[in-house]
Amino acid sequence: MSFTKPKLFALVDCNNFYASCERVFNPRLNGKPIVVLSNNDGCVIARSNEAKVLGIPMGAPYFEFADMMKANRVTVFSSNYTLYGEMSQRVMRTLEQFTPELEIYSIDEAFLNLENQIPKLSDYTHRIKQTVYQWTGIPISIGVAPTKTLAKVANKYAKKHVPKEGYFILNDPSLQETILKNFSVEDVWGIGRQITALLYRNGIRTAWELACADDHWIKKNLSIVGLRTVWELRGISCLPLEESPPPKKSIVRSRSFGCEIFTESDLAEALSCHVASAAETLRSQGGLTSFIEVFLTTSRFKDSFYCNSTHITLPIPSDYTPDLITCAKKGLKKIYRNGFAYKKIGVMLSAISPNQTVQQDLFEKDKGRNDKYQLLMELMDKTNAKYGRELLKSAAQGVSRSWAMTRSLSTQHFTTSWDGLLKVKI
DNA sequence: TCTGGGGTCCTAGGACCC
DNA sequence: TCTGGGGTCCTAGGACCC
Repeated sequence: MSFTKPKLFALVDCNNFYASCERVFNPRLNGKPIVVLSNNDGCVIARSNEAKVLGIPMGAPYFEFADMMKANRVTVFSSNYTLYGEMSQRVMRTLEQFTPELEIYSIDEAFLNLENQIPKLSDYTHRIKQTVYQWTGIPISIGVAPTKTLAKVANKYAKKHVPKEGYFILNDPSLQETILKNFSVEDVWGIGRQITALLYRNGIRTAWELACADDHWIKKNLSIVGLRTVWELRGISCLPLEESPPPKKSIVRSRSFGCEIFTESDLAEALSCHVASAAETLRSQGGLTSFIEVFLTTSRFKDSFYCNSTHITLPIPSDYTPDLITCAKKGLKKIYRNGFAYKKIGVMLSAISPNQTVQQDLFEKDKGRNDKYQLLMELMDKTNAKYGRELLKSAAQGVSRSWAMTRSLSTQHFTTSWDGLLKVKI
């Protein structure tokens, strides 16, 4: 066993991220209740604090709460992921000014290594928060602790109990005990609904009781993952900072349709768009896929429910969109049944290998084929990156978009489109 | 009428091999 | 009457995260 410097992580979390993004470009909404909806304006996926106070739950179906929101003058937005993605990059770039040792954990969260900042820790943390707000307009909360799991606890504590400061440092063992004794076990990172129920049945209700649980019992019932959580609660770091994200092992694209879809040709168009998008991600990480899964489903909330999936194994791994589309459409043909009102289709690319190690096809007649196709994909990706998504695309992706999702309440692309630029009257 | 999307990791159990 | 056992690989499914 080696003795190393004590670790120290900060978890930076953007407050009500999507709602905050909308506010940056519409400051009149500060202090007012706002919500952001999922694709197709289905569910509530972000709420400002004022909307939370009104009792609008996370994941609430919009149609159930629409009247209530109207009565309470809640401003409602369709999701605008282009905007949120770009705002996220601004926040992350700001954080990188403080330390390059940073793990982007999700669109609105990052872990920072603060090992070298132990003197004047609270000044430093405060400065991070101030700078991010000043440079991006996004309010954040910061939790600091010797493990990632405790940093998550500290972050939640900051949001709930010291929102004005917006940060909390949980570095002292006796303070950790006090906080964990008052921290519900279901709020611990990695403890979901099922495990909470199991823990409750066994008399474990607080994070402190979980931290004190027997290792063998935890390992047996919660697997090695649960054991890591327990150790992390005790202050022993088991989850390292992952600065460069490992390449994805699977890439999924799926969307609910804006309306019900009946024909195979409409489904094929939507599927082709998903394949093209997934293939673009695949190429961006230098990967090739050899396993394509296609799945489709009707609405779970209706009678005559039908869902099915199938997969195709490619003899030679590929990242070439037209080939992948052809395969996926073959899959669709296998699972399509006439007479259903389809609500969603999706594709998953997996068995991903790096493109340097590609197995050549011994019997391929046109040896230059790969080079030509690679060049074509490069050109397409670069053009689309520069001039907008799907400027260049396969004919299979179609132009009707009868299946496209509805986003009736979306804001403009303030940060990524000239047409979206705010106009200021002086 | 209207109910999100994209990931990871782990385990159990079956198939197969020697 | 007595009919092995350990290892590996794969997959499906379940749990979690945001």
